[in-house]
Amino acid sequence: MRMRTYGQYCSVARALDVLGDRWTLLIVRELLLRGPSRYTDLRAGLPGIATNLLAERLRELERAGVLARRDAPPPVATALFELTERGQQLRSVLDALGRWGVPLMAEPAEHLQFRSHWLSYPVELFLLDREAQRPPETIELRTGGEPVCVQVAAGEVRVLHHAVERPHAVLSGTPQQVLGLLSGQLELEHARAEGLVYEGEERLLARVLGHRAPVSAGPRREGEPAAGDAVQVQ
Amino acid sequence: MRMRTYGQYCSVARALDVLGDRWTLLIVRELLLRGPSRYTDLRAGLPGIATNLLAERLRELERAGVLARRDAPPPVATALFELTERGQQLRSVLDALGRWGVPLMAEPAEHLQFRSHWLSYPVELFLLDREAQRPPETIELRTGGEPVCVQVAAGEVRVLHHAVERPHAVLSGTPQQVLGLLSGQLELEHARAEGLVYEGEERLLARVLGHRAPVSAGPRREGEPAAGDAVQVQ
DNA sequence: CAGCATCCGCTTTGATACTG
DNA sequence: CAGTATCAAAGCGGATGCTG
Repeated sequence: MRMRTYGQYCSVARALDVLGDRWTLLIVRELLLRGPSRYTDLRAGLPGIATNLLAERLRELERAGVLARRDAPPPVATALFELTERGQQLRSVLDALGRWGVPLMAEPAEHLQFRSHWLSYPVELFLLDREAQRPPETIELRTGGEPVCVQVAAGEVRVLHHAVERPHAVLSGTPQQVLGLLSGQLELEHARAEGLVYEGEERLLARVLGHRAPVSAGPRREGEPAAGDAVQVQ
Repeated sequence: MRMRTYGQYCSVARALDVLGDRWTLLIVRELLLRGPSRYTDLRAGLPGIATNLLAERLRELERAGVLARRDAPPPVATALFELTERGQQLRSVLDALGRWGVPLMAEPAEHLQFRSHWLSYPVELFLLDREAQRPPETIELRTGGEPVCVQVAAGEVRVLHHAVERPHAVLSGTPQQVLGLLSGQLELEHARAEGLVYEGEERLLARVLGHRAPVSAGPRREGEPAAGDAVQVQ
């Protein structure tokens, strides 16, 4: 049970010594998106992982100070896994990876697993509230599994992992259609022709669809290419 | 030779399908730090990699559009590997990983390999030119292997992977001492007591040592802890 | 020498079955 | 629910050999 290391005195290599094993960063993704979670909920959000691997990774991440095991309050009394402060700081890593991966989402997705809470990534990265003075509004996203809800309020966009009473709009379609629309790669007219259904005021969609940042690039740096590059999908 | 995938329709998972194999992100690190490189130079910057793995990873990254193979101009006429635009966009991922890994650099480093060009990460992440109106100046860093040179000019800090004629100052010590000083975790007085040698005006050091950002955290986000947290080193 | 390919023993992963 | 245990298959690390 020795820990495998690259053996390099470099901060990237040291970070990968902790995070580079298979499944590890996806476990962090789950904890970032869902907050403190039970073992079984983690498994549900990580289709394909072997249970022994999940257990081992959780042990390693606990040892590394990335997450902590906590006993849930009395009524449930089951163990919860949650990120430590150090673990929360991995958000910037996951954000960067998630941005870089968006162009890959244009590939065919038929044989891929999907969980609707994964939509939090594109949504919170690409949507913004362009009319902060308006009252709060919500859009329900239906992509096949559990619905999630985009909450727009006071300049902030958040994703709730459950339905709300009376959403102001409902967006239904395949994950690819919903993601294409929300990331700005697909126009509403075009998406509708493909079968996506949007029920609600178009104004509300315009409120959040800011075309805030180019989909294919990370944070801007001098010397890097401008927006609008061809999206390469291998 | 099938490609292994997580099988998840999530942009983080898709990114890791391309980047998640062992050594892959370190190869990208080398290409980001050194620019177009020969196979042999990549090997030298990746101590510990098996040569067949390097060849295989290069092939995979080429297929994924992250890097390209190019023939060097006539005099040398050897193959060069260089990042594509898509590959350059991984800088934000590597930056985030490198920042997150900095606290891990406080661990004992005796048995770790070191290459001085790896210092580019901490240096370009943590130093800044606080006196942009002053003429350009250079600091040579000597950590045992090849020296590298910090160039401060017109508000920018760059690292050159070779010596320069007459540096304005020279900083010599173990990688840990030099990194500790430059990242703001170690004060000059204290570092000197440990054996670090700085020859040059202290003013020049103050020009770049901005304590620009807290070492242990990534880009600030609301709800995240403030600077100055205890640095946890497992 | 640069740039790989092949072979082999070991480790990690994946799938499934089982347990308190 | 929250994991262990078991075992086959794939991946990795190290050594060595081949080719222009």
